[in-house]
Amino acid sequence: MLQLQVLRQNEREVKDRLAVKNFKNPELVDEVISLDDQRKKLQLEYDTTQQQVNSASKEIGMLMGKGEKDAAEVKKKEVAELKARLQPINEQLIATESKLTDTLVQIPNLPSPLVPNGNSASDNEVVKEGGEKPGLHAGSVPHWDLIKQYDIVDFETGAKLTGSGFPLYKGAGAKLQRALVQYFLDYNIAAGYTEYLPPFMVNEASAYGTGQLPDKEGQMYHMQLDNFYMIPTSEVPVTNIYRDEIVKAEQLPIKMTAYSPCFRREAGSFGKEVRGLNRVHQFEKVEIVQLTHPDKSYEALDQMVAHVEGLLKSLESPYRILRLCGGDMSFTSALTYDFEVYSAAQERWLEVSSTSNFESYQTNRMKIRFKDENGKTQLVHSLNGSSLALPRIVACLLENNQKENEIVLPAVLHSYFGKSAIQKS
RNA sequence: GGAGACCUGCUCGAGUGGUUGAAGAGGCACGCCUGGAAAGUGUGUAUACCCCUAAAGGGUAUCAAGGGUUCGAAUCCCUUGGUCUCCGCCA
Repeated sequence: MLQLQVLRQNEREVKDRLAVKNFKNPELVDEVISLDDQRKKLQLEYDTTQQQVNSASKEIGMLMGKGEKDAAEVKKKEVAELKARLQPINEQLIATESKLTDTLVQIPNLPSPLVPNGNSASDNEVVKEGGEKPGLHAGSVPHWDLIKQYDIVDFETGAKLTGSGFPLYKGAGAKLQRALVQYFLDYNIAAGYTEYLPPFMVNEASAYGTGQLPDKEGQMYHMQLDNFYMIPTSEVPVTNIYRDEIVKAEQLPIKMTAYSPCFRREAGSFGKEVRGLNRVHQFEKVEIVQLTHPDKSYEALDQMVAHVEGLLKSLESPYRILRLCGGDMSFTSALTYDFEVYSAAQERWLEVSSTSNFESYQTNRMKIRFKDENGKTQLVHSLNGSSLALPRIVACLLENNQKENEIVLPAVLHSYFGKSAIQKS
């Protein structure tokens, strides 16, 4: 959530920038400010009354010590009256505070000045395009046919085991998953990221910390018996590692990477767009996360973008980098770059990574702070990106590299996969 | 799953109802001492919110989390979470 202080001091600017995100309820900003005023008033009233209670209680203690029971009784009555007054104030204070946070979390992060105006995906700005679109041979087919021809992903049996959208990888298909995960992790570790293997379920506090709760509850699988959520991305457990902590300035930037399966309900998706591996309920992903000094986060974002780009280049895939427009960005992001690879047989671009700077929006909720040069406690900035999500990369690798009787893998994967190509079994 | 012990500040650790935000030790920071360092020595060392603010100052809350008893709770009671030990079960 946004920092109250920022919101109060730059009300006009906040509203202007929210407009870039097509935010429909700018009046929430005014609401937050008036709730905060109310909160302060109540807080002062509560504190001063509580102070009277505290000092009277101390006096009672001293009177009792001196054996002046009657005087103590008089004080006790006084305290009882004060406490009777305190109760409704306290109730109002709690109510106001919770209404304040409820309102504040409904206001999205402010877009950075680099974010272009726009309403939908078509308004995103292509900032870079690289690699070459392959020329496919005559009998080329989309990946959902290839996986059957080569018998490497079995959706039908996955559906039998769980439901639609839960692919069962088999043989070379399973091994390719493992090879890619291993390669991506090694690539990230070489760039200074520390590897983590996090829990695949998280509690409510963690889901709230990265912003999946309260607004995106329906997107996560929920284990009701234990009140755990299956993670939609390892960003959730990994960013939460430092929740409620104050780190030392010299620890920054903290660079973390993690592999995890990701679970997404994807309620409401259907149709050709989501065929095959284009959209599934469970998929493998390697994520990178950084916690940085607030002055360094955009520098870090550029590094992360270059890092992911290098990965796509090494996979010899045609790709492009988009800067998302205000209307297409996520609620919590200040600036997002999406990476898409070209799927030659489908003749469309598929998103394989989304790399964002959240500034202090997430860390304000999670209270991840550091001590700056002057000894002041400040929020760090958080960033994350996929490097990479597997299914769509796999779709592209299969489609773009298909030959008459085999699928040739990029050189960088040969040692991880153990062979240079996938053959029909 | 059953039985029990426990959860205090950066760390260790005292504290079983009354000026305890919390003794003591260690660590860390700064100063003194030193040619320099070690040793020694002095001082400081939480977070959030609020009032007042130029600064200083003051208040409230926080001893796993939440609730309760009490004029008063780190201390008593309840719930939840976590750690450890023993038993059971198990990849």
